[in-house]
Amino acid sequence: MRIGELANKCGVSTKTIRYYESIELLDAPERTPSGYRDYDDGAIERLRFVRDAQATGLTLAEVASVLELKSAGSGSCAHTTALIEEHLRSIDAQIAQLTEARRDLARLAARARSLDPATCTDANRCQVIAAGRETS
Amino acid sequence: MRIGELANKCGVSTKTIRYYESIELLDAPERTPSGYRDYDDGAIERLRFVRDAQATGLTLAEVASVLELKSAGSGSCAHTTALIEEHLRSIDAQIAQLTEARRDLARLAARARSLDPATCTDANRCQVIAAGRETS
DNA sequence: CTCAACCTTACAGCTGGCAGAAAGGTTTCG
DNA sequence: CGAAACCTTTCTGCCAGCTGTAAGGTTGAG
Repeated sequence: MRIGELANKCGVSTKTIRYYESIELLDAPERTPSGYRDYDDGAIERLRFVRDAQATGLTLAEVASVLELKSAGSGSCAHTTALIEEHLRSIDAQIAQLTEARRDLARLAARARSLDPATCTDANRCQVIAAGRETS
Repeated sequence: MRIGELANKCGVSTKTIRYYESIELLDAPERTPSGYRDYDDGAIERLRFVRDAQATGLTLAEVASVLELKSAGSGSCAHTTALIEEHLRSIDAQIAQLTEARRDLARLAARARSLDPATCTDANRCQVIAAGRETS
């Protein structure tokens, strides 16, 4: 199977596949006599694994570390599980941060609606922003 | 005032100030005879505005668009308000997306804990990830 | 035989927000 | 007068995850 077919089957671009190979996320496949990449069916599994793992929010580096350990034979789901739980904490942190930003911003928006735009004339001092600074 | 003093007063690096000037977020200041940037007090206000606006989560490009409109004379807080509200929606979308990812990931983590690592032997098919795919 | 569709490599560029370093000129304090 | 601290410009690199482009070679159908 050539790269285009693999790409279609997995819903990625050929560029993405070459990129994954370049960062050693996918093994370099056999080549045809003319130099084309020639994949076997295992490549479909592996590429889908990568996309699924990525879809759960793991970075490509994290996916690579899972695959590396697994191919070394020492891998178990424990490593994957640890990564997932770490990522879970990371997501919680991101949500908390966004929620906080959202709260600040909502307060700002509420104040903005209550201000008279006509009184906002100084190019360097917008009441909306300044108000946010004072109340923070 | 030279660049270092301005940087100190606003809590940014001199690099950041030059960067802001390069992307036209700050006006190019006067120069001393020897070529040093020479800022007036208005620059402090403006730079602080930029940092405050950025702290609310606006990108530098958004901050620039607010400043541009304001300096054109047509600016009012309405533009800032619109940006803030748009950004608020963007944050909501991000939170929703993260929450969804978190839910998927948590389900995955729960299943991972219930699996026997010893049964996970195929390098290209991790039960944890595969389980996530099947249940999604 | 021709033409399109496919494939190859390698390099550049994109987002955002700077930081690091080179190689020099200026100012200020003691 | 000398050293330290400041300043200048320009170029490069960083994070992730690709995408675009150039300049060619290969394959398969009509």
